[in-house]
Amino acid sequence: MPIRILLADDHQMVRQGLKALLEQEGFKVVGEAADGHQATRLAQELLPDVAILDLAMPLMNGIGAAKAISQISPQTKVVVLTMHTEAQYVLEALRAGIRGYVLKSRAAGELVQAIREVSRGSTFLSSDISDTVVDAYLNKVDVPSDTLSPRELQVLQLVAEGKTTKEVASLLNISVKTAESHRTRIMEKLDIHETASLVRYAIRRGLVQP
Amino acid sequence: MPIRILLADDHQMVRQGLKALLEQEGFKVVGEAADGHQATRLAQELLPDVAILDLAMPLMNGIGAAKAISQISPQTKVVVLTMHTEAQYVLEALRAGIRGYVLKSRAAGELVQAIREVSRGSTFLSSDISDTVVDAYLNKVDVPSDTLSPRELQVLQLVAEGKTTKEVASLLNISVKTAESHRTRIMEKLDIHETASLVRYAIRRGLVQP
DNA sequence: GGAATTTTAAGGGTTTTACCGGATTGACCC
DNA sequence: GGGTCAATCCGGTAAAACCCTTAAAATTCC
Repeated sequence: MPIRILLADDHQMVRQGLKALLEQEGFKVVGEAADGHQATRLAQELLPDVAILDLAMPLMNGIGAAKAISQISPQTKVVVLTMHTEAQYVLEALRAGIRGYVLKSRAAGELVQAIREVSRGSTFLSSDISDTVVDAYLNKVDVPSDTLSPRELQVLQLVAEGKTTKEVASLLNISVKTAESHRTRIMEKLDIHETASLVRYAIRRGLVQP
Repeated sequence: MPIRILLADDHQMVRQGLKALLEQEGFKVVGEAADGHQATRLAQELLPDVAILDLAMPLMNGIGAAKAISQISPQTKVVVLTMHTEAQYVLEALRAGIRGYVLKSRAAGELVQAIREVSRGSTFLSSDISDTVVDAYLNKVDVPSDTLSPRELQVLQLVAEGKTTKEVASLLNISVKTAESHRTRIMEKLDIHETASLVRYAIRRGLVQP
């Protein structure tokens, strides 16, 4: 029985390409998602063996999706697929329970290898990445752990993407006032007082792309 | 004889995926490049029928590469493949002599269609993109990448730093209404409609640090 | 089981943005 | 000397952002 895969990346064309490559290798891509929400929903529905998540996705990023998926489908192993090599991203991803971290700049073979490793219970990190992790561990690089709650991170991402409070509310199925509350608390916690600074913060945290 | 293609994208994995898709369609990918320089060199050497260029590449971006390739291999038709829908990218690309503009967020079929169109001398733009172009043409918004005036750049920077319009006005010794006018004009030129996107743009342009 | 935190929600207020107009001045170009 | 454009200024309106306070569920934590 082939390994069943959920593929999430916000660019359909990239997804199609990866799908073609993975199916050549005998994997079965059972679902595709363009954002973190969709990925989470599909993971719940399909219970795939492996979920491949891009980090930079709209609505909910890969980290958020990884956390959600680990909750609702614990048997699904998550592999992050990204362009980012920075320690901050890697460590955050590891804390979110991912089992593999693969760079888009590498050959597709690395992704294939990662899928095989994680689906038999092991882990896989692109080589530069393992260095980063060891380094961070040795130097006890304490990643600025976000005092922001998951929900707050979610709201922050949407705000930084340029969504209005009203849009945030409807995307998260909460009232406008609640969305406002989150926004207010975020600003309070971060001691930030304008959208612009909020956006820059979100970019530094890797929640959105510049 | 199959259409000969040069494929440039800084992520090897994405290239491999696209290559697989294109070869399924009967195209021949004769070369791959990870940056604009390499793409230019390979275009000179291989004289491909079509060059597919990502916009965001290190060393030399897609626009630079498109210009260079048009010079050294005029018979090569250039197709830009990117995630950016903003008017300024599109118009800059068109001025650089590209024949196709395809969004990564679309189905691979659009790329295939684009390749077919440009290689028989026509052009291809993803549908949203054609709207942008028509719009720009109708409004004579002749927007080169940096058509922001010095003053506008100044205002943009301050806004991206988190200054309110009132603060911008007092810092520049102009009236609030004037500062507002500048802001409005900037958004118009860039086809941007929220502060958040403005901030991200300013960061991409290097006007402010994240 | 109780405390703490998170998430949800609301009322009522001020300030700022976004978008719609229009108008004047000066510089530069052909 | 007329055209174009940058920079300045102004008025109005509707929407959104921002600020403060309060508070009930739901959670997670100890």
